[in-house]
Amino acid sequence: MARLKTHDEALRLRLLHRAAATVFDRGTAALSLRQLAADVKTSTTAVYSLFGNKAGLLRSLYEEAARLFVARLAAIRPTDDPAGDVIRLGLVYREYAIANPHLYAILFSDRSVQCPSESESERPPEAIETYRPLVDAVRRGQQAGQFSSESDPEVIALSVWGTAHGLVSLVLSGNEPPGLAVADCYERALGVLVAGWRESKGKVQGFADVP
Amino acid sequence: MARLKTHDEALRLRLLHRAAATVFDRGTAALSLRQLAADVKTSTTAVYSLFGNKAGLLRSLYEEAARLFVARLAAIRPTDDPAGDVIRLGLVYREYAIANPHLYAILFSDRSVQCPSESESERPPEAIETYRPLVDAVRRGQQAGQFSSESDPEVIALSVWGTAHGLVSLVLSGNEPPGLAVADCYERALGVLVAGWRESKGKVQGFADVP
DNA sequence: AAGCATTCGTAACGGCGTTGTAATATGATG
DNA sequence: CATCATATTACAACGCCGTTACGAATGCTT
Repeated sequence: MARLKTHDEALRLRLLHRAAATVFDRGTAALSLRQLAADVKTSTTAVYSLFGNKAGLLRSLYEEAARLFVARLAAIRPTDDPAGDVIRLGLVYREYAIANPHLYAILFSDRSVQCPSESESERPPEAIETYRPLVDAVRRGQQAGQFSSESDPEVIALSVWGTAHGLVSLVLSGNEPPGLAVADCYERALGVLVAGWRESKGKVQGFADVP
Repeated sequence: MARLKTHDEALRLRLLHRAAATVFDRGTAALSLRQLAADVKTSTTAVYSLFGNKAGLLRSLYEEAARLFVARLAAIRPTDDPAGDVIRLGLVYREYAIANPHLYAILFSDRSVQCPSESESERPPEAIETYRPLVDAVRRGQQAGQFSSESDPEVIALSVWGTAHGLVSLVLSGNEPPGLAVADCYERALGVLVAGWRESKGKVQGFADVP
């Protein structure tokens, strides 16, 4: 009927692998479809038949990055000390992000910045999966009496995720205060949060009147 | 000596104002030097004689964004309740960031992503100034006995900054967990942190053996 | 008035993502 | 086996982009 396909799954994987190598190593700005096609010794058409466009390729890279990150966190097996698990998850979270800054960037940078054409009605973000293990640990911690059971476990986990993501992002964006041991601060901040969520914490009162 | 200059300070301000309008409104990806020059009815040469290149223009926009953000935080006058000041700073921080997402993005997104040519040996980041008021409030809080004096005030402030920046960034990047009141979580996380730093918090022990 | 140093606008360069199109390679058909 | 039909690919062109080379415009000096 027609010529045999060379734009097949194998080529898709080769393109994806090569693109991941450059993006995870040098960032999305260093990725060019023409260069990528040349590297894999095919034409730019391949990218369009296999990924739609550059946004589609980046979306696949995003999914790959999410897979890797989630897998790394899933390697932290739950223990009988859930509060400790939360801290350990945070430390590994930071360690992996710092070790793979561009992988972390494609997961958490504003995607409208990376690729303006990408609409907001895209498939839901998978980076949020990196926060599921935290929720599980907090939930187990509540059952073990290590966290207040009056607070939504997702709220507790989100506060930890926010702190982790924030301190990691500040370092990665070059905004860490000079002369400060951010790693220590990171661990202590997590410790304060985990300890603070032991007792029930209602909504803080008296700060409604913001000037 | 030569023809009179039209690439003067006035034109510089007009370019800067116009560029700020588009970038703060639609992001750096929406900024084109050619379009910008056309809008201000000059040539692209003007940008190069006044800002060097696009990175220089973005650098000036960065400084402008930092100025605006710092000014907004400086409007929070210290009270005799420094711990409350910390919370208030955090709330205004979030409010302003959410209201001006692209302004916040140019301040805190990885600048090597925004403009690859920009070397890392550029002028030091000014976004860190947004964290100075926090340090001051914490320092006053320590003198008032609201925070442990055994911890570096910069460490306490950084933990708060990290939490604020992290939760704000998660929302701006579209990674907020669905069905969760992130604003409440934000306020409660800050409350837990501020309360947690009351007592001296040493380095958390026993988590060194990360699997 | 002529010369000249300086400044600016235009056009060109290389590269990008994307798309239209023509060549190609195959299975089906006679 | 030769031809056709068609799915599939490679290539070139389009319209952008940031950047730069260069000639034109300008006003002071002689």
